[in-house]
Amino acid sequence: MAKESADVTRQRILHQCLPLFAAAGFDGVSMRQVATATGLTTAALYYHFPDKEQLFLAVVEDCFSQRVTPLMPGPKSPGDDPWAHLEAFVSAFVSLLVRVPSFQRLMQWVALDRDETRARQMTERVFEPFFLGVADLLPVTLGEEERHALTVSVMGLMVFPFETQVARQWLPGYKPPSQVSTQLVQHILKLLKAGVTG
Amino acid sequence: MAKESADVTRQRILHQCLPLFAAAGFDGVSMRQVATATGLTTAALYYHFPDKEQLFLAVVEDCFSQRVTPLMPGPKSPGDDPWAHLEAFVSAFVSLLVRVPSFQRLMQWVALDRDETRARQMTERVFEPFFLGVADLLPVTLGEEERHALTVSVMGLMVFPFETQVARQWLPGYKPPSQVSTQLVQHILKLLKAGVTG
DNA sequence: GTCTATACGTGGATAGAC
DNA sequence: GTCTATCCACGTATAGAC
Repeated sequence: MAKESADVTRQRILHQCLPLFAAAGFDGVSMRQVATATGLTTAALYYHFPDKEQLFLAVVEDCFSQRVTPLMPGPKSPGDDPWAHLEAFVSAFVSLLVRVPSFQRLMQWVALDRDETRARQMTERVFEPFFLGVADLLPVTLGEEERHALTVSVMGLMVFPFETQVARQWLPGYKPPSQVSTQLVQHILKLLKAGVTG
Repeated sequence: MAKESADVTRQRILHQCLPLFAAAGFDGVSMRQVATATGLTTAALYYHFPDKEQLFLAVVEDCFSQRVTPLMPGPKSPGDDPWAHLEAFVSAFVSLLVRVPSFQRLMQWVALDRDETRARQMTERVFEPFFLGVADLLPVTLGEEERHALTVSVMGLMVFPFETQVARQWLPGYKPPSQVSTQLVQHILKLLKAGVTG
């Protein structure tokens, strides 16, 4: 491996160890595994990142900002169909969860992290803009707490089917979300528009 | 510590290390920590459980079966309000998530486990009866796949607000689920009955 | 049943050569 | 920038006494 610029190597490390952390989480991946996956030694890794935690945070932040930011919809215009923006976003986000399983798994790991500092950092840099973007897609008439609750519900309806794939695979009526993503989007929108009874 | 029967000690271990595994997951807890928490030595732990994995599985299974089984509602009668059973169950389950945070966190950790054997075991012994019980609460007219999708949605609406507590705590409109559990239940039921526009 | 003592691997991290 | 070599703490797990 010829020497390459620090920036390039750093980015390469980030991309190549993403699947590892997505699969096994922070505690489940060793620096030696990361080294093997990137074709470097642990010593070289420590040249690019001060410690394992900073490496992990960099991986998460890189993945989130690259994937989520481009998804956020533009501002609403007054004349628009109030549902059109929401449907477009739900569709795009579900599509992301299907296309990039590592992203979805990483979200799950991050949600379990109870460290105050890391949680705050993650919220500010990636979760907050995402959350507020979704909240903006909802009807303007909602109060603050109602809007918050509904935002959580919309996110849960999109994410939870992916989080529970492994556990559901032997249950009646199961199809992998990747194979029924269109139906999933329609299911969510029907529920939001009119509830169970349609 | 006087000697006690193996059964009693075993049960005590299960209860005392539940909060540890709930907080940090399988990889985040060492046998030495479990030993400290239970007032035993690691050697004594290995007298009661063959290895760490079996200990963890026993903790999960004990917690789930103790908490979830008593929650499952009885069979529906023809004359009942179709929503009453569902509301009672949602209310009881949300109440469980509030009362026993360890249970909720353990669910999250288990959902991330990708080991086929463990996943299959967990599904058969605890998740399947739960899932089918929720599915039974839904309208009889639904097709199999539609029923499955809706079951996932109902579970997601209940669980996701708890899973995302840490990340949401600084966002506008946030109140801890434990302080707004009644509103959460009403929010979920309103959504299921009639969608966003109520 | 529980202890003390310990084997032995693997973890994160660093020093210093090139 | 990347390597080889290494330190040392901590992980799981066991042997054998009581």
